[in-house]
Amino acid sequence: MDELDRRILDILRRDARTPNTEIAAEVGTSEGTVRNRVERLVDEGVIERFTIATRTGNLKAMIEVTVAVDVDTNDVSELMSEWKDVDFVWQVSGEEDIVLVVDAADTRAVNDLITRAREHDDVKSTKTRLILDERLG
Amino acid sequence: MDELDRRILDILRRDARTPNTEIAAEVGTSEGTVRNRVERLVDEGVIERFTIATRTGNLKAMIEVTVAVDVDTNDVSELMSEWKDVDFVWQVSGEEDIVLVVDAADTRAVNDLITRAREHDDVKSTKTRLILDERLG
DNA sequence: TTACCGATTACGAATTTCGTAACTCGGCTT
DNA sequence: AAGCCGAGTTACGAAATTCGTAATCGGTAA
Repeated sequence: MDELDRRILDILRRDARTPNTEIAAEVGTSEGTVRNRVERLVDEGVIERFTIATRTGNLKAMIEVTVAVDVDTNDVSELMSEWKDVDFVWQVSGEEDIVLVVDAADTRAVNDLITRAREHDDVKSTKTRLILDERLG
Repeated sequence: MDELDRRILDILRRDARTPNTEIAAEVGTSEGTVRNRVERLVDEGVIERFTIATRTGNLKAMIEVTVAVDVDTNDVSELMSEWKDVDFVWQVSGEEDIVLVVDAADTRAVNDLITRAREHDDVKSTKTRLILDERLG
């Protein structure tokens, strides 16, 4: 995992369809090298998979969740990641413990998720932020 | 957004490098049709981007940014989205105005980003949270 | 120096993507 | 009904990309 790997990953994260030839030109190496390295990164599991980010709903939001101190946040995260419309579940440092990133059809669907989180016994509080605009890096 | 679109999306979610020809064979249509539909889905914004899911020793973090009231957050977001290691820039409701989601090599790279944000004239304050664990929904 | 090994490069072949024109098939008009 | 339109689909040659593989390079140990 050197600087070249990181530059390749950076390009692929922005657009995973970028041809090896174009990546090679951008980072100053050959197509074969890019190909070898990407293959190695996949083998090593650094690249988990090539995928697409979709926006099927109209509304994205972050739901920040605080859980009781004696609770295993892994279990709660696991559970919440199964909920509909949930894109990511992050365990974070800071005031709150878990952040849900959700992509829902409307405010009602977001509210359902908040309600469901609040109804969970281990959840102490939630704080929701609507994502008003998203820009890709 | 019909059943064919959804099947194509499912395949791409699983492996975004699947050739159109292979998708076409799997869903029982032609390469051109898959190409047209994927292009349309991208245009419509249903497919936000082609990307990679990485499972690295990398450090992910949220950097929450508050900007001065008289500042156009669009401009600031635009600028920050160009910074290296920045995955998303969200304009959000709530106490802070902008959230950067970053995926950097180490704490130093994260710190560089925080520093850069704080050095920006329009930025009033920042609050950083490390993402300790990420789960896909 | 020499041998060796992994990484890189080079290059022709196979595959995929791309541009575009023809075709199909409802729905609509006359 | 006949004719027409338009979106979606299909067909196909050309361009671009990926792939397989062999040669080359660069560093290192003996």
